[in-house]
Amino acid sequence: MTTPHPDPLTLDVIELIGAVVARYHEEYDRAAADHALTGAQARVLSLLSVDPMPMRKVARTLKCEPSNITGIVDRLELRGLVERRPDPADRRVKLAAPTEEGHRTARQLRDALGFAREPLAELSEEERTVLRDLLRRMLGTQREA
Amino acid sequence: MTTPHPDPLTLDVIELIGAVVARYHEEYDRAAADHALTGAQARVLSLLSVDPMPMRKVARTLKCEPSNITGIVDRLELRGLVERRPDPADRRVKLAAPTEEGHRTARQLRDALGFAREPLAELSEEERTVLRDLLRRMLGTQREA
DNA sequence: TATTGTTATACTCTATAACTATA
DNA sequence: TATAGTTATAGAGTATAACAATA
Repeated sequence: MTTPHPDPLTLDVIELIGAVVARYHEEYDRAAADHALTGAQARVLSLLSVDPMPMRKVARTLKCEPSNITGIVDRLELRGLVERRPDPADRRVKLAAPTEEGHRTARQLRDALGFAREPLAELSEEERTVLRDLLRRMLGTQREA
Repeated sequence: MTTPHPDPLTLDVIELIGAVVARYHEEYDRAAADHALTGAQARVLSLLSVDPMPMRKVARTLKCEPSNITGIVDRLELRGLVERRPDPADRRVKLAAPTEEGHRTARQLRDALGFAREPLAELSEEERTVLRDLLRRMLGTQREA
């Protein structure tokens, strides 16, 4: 099912990816905390700032149970960062969308996410292109469509 | 403090890194769940399987409060995967170390972590070397020593 | 009947503060 | 007095199951 014994080079890369994941989270949580948001709240807000969507779809996108989203959006709504709008096409649906302040916060969050920006500044344009293409091919594996 | 307007190429890479982080977590949590462990429990167990250490050091390494580690190790100990040993040199210290079964579980966890192994199989050895070096340079930024 | 969002429940993770036993 | 680990507490995230409104 899986390759049982990766070579040392692959193990190195796996370890480096683990380090990237750890760094990414540190930076993301710090940026969220600067706005008194939890990581989960920041993730939902950022998602909605790209594209408002029904609660159900938020859960699907974040791969968690719909009941969780209720609470997270509750807290964002209490902070005035998100609002629930009716869906004219289906009265069961509630569309979660950032308020104007929510959009501002999401933008600041994105700008504050220094990760991969400062480190990437170390790389030349050509190197960043190579990195982009390698990551794309890695992620392209096991993808549908 | 930070570069305000990354170029499109950099934005692409940042987005890809976000996708890598998401995929990494999916796989990690799934592998942990297969052993009825939470992500946090699996992380602590994996850390200890590399190197048993005082509770305090676990917290420092995972960048969380020491009081959290008490509960996580409690649950791992209840499952028979980890044990607390006295430190002969300092009677305040408790060394957390995997049991034999804990080591087995940690090994299975590592083997089950398909991420970056299957995707990396798509890349040639030369490409993996390039990827490793680029990631190293990215992470090398902002590192002490 | 099926689906959307919610509520209720239980467990885990998390930080903070206070405690204990050592040093 | 300082440090290691723990406890107590409160808030947040998570999954499960049951529910009301709507389709």
